[in-house]
Amino acid sequence: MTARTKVSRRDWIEAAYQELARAGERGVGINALAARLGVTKGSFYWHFKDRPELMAALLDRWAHERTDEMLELALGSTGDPRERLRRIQALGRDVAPVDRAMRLWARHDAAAAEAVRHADRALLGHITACLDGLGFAPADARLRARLMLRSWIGGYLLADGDDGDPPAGPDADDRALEIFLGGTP
Amino acid sequence: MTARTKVSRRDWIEAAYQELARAGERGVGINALAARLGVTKGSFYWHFKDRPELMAALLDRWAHERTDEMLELALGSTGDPRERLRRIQALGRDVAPVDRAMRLWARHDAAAAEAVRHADRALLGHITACLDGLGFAPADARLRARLMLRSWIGGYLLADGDDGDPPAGPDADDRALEIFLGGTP
DNA sequence: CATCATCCATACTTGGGGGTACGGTCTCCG
DNA sequence: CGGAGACCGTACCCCCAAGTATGGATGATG
Repeated sequence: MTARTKVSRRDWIEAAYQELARAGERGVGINALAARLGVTKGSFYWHFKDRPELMAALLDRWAHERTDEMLELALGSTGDPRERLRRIQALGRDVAPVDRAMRLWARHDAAAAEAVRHADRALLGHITACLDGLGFAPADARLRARLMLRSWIGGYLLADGDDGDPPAGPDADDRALEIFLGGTP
Repeated sequence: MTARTKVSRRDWIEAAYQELARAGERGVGINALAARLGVTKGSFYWHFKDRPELMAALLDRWAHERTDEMLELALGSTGDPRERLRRIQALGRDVAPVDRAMRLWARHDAAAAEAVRHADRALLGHITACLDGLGFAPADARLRARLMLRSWIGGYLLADGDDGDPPAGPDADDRALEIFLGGTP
């Protein structure tokens, strides 16, 4: 199924990255990854000094992915703030698993915390810029941006499937966005 | 300092509860708790069959505490929806550590997940009722309530101390509440 | 006083995951 | 053909936390 030749360092990082997104930081185990890759620990300790080196590589990989996504956001074809916000929401849905894992990891790891802080600053900057473009006062825009991000992150820890209404609306995000923009859809 | 006589089952639960709030579910260790209580594991395995029994007791303790808080909210002296929402916010700040630990725990434990679901249903009901009282349409009230709760939970995983503005406002919660209520403070 | 139940200390075993030592097998290149 | 280095399997050690076995200390009770 996978590479027939050899297991590269990049393969290890990729597999670990998927496990990080699936089961969190503590879910990244050498033995488990080795079994998943069809090798043993001997392979791991050839490519890496120890587990911390792997985790550091995961941090790098995540930071780069985030940077790319940020650039994609910044260079987005549209200039309409509302549409940009919608794209940020959509992007957030895709990266939810890794993002959640990173934030949980950041709660007991200084390096991860710094990486998340850095990424959040950039993301908050993007959102705030969109709100500025929609005419909100700077302070108000910052607060609203923060609320939007928090609401989005809160979805990670809130079981979403047990309100009262069965539909739950596929366009609930759009309605939520309008609420944050001051409207009453 | 504490009880000089003997360490009761309730003492174990209380100490474990504090550790749960401080370091999460995996932070609840028998040895650590024993040292903290000034005894050894022999005491633990006298009061409890095994660790899962302790964790189940913690679930019960949390559920009861939540129920009490809910009742206090329901029987609150004021009938003003805005004030009630403010009290929910304030209460949330106090229980943040345990709440966060419970939600993280619920991500890999069915029983904890069920307990959190149950509590969230009740809390969402309270918030929705307040919004109903403020004149929001039922569907809108539910969505706003959910957004408020998510935003509140999101604070658990968002490092809050690195925006651009130094003040960060002590009354940021009030301003946030007004935003969720459709105003533009 | 003798006895029984309560409560806990001591010492042990067990399982899992990180880490290490070393030997083996490829492939490439001279 | 024959090393040399890349890559990995095997077996092992270490540490930690859960769990167990058993005996000692204490207090109430007849």
